[in-house]
Amino acid sequence: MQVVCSAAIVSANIFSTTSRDDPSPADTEVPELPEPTLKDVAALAGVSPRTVSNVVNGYVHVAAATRAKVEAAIQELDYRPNILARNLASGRSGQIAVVIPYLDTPYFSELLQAIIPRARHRGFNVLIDQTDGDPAHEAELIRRRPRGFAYDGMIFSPLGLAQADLSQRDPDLPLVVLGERSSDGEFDHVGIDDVAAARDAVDHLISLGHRRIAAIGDQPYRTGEAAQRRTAGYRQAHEHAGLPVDDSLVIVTPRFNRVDGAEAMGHLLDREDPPTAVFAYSDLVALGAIRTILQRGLRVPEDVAVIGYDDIEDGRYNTPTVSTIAPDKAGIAAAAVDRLLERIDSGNDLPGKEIVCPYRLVPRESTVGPVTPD
Amino acid sequence: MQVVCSAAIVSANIFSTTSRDDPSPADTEVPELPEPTLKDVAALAGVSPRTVSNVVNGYVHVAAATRAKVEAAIQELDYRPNILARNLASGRSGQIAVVIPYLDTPYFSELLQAIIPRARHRGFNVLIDQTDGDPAHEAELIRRRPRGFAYDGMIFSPLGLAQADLSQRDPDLPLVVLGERSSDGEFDHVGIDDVAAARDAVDHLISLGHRRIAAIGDQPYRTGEAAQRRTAGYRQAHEHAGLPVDDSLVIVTPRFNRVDGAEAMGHLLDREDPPTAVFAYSDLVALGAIRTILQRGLRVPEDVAVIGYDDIEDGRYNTPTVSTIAPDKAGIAAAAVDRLLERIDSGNDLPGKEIVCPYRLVPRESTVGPVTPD
DNA sequence: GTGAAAGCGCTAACAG
DNA sequence: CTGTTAGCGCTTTCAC
Repeated sequence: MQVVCSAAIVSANIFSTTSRDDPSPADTEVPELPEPTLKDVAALAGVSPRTVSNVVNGYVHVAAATRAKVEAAIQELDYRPNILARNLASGRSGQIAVVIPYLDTPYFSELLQAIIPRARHRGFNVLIDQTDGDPAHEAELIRRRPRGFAYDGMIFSPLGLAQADLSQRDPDLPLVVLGERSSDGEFDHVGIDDVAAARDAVDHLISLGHRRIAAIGDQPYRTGEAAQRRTAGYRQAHEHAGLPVDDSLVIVTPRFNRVDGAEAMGHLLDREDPPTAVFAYSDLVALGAIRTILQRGLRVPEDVAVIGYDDIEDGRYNTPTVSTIAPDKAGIAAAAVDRLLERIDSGNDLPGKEIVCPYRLVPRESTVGPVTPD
Repeated sequence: MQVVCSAAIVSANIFSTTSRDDPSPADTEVPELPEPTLKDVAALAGVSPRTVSNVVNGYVHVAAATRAKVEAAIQELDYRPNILARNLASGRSGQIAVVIPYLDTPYFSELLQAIIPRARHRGFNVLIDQTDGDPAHEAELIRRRPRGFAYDGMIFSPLGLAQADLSQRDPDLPLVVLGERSSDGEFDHVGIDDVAAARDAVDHLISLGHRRIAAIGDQPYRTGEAAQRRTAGYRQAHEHAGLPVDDSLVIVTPRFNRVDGAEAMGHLLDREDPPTAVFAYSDLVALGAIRTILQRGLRVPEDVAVIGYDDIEDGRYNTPTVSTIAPDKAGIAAAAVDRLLERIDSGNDLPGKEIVCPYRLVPRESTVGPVTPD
């Protein structure tokens, strides 16, 4: 419950802009010397522009003496190639777009943290585009390159779009889609085996003795494919253990965030026969659910055990720490970047490929309780 | 305490790459028609390239009839300008860099979420660079434009660099620095009044009756300017209330994260005379501190009250919710972007400007306790 | 208000 | 292995 700040306590500065005009003492109009060009370097080194280009781009077949001369000239002029010119000439921007629903959702920001260095190491810069899961925005992004943005390929994490909608894409856009493939497609997919992971999560709860296990996060509509795979795993675990599935324990939520988790948990606890354990489809949902459980004066995991999905940092520092399915984010990032660059290099002339990355089940306090240090 | 997954529970897929070769039935070698150019449009519309350019760029002085002809031609050819060519010709990339220490730190990701749409609305794309607070990396970024990256200006949130180090920058780089100015500089600053905000936070604790108030997050070395401003505010609040400052209650931490908060709080609670309230220099520090307090079986705020800084989403959903200083992130983002674009447009020929944005004190459960709904 | 033409600085055939 | 040369597709002075 948030207290809206009352006038007495609030201290709000007026948006003031104080311009201290730093009367720059050395206001000498510098001759504005132009940046040296490749041609300048060539002239100084006494070689052709072509050779300078070769040196700059690290071509192998350059005589050592020539290379030395050119490098000396580059040093002397403090030459740096003009990327804008290179881009035009080569027809490449050296940038890839990463399209995700939410930048501030920990799972995505953690994934980004892995993608960016990987791409950069390969000489590519990353453009980030946040869609808010808006289907129109997502569709627009893959249908044609939006005006004003330059990128050579895209890593795309769809939320508002179903897999089927992806067929409407610009066929010339090198594309790698995050998340498991749930229908046929002609591009690359990178993800973990959601069904197996969900099954493992629920198996874990069952192995702890739980028999009434709720699932929070189902999305039984066409864009809810990722959620549906988790639900499938939930059912498989029950089947495998010979337990019946109580469909009323499978809770639908519009999103995978804290609020949804908190509300859904509230409804579950209002029942006459609340579950003893919960499989949340994301760690944020799990955190929301845990908050509700604690607010009701119940304990986690003694009264209700909770397991999440994603292994975000928040879950590792929560009280209690949150058990979870931990996808190999670094592996996913590496696979996605590498495949996309491969695709770009090939002129986008590659068959669709399915890349399945590892995951781990990580039991923490929210299912097994506090661990006493040895 | 995290249980490292034991072999029995872990389910780790081998990194398998199953290539389903989608034998694309329609493997018809498309004639690979080249993208239409501005020249093509001009030819079709019967005008000069110049005129097409004028239309595309929304120039005012184009006869209505001409414009209509050109637009029809654009439609017909499905023409989109080649950004790479435009960039070279105009000497602009249409991109700005935003350099922050950590992408997954909620404060920065929330700020980014505000910066990106603002920049995009103005026709600029945002490149994100994460420095991990590495001084060498930060220095390199402002010293000269790194090879391979194209941007017209930079919004920079320094962490490893002191304000004084910023003078070493490339004077031709349009630069807006986030955070309050603490020494003289010749570029723009955008931030809130940290000293006043910190003072307000501590005033709030004092007004609740607290007399022994700890501060967690001081950084008494040259790059810790932001922390030092908070400490100054902490002292001012004490002075103002006629309270003595116990220097041993001002805790130094290397960073502003959960772990540091948790550890510092541990030390404070180990004392014979623990504080009854804590001013944490970030919400993450506050969250870490709260976790430690709860783990010791103490209550927040009854035994120890905690107030943070930044107003991140995690604090709004924590148990208890975290009182905080809420900077106007949207205002900061807007001011930074607008000023940077102004600077770019002016050819970087503008005096340094100090922009101070508003903030609010937001009391929540961690200081005033649960609020009973009416 | 519109046309003509000269680059922007680099890459990449094509020679040699 | 290196020089020559023609663009990449757009913007932008300069005239008319």
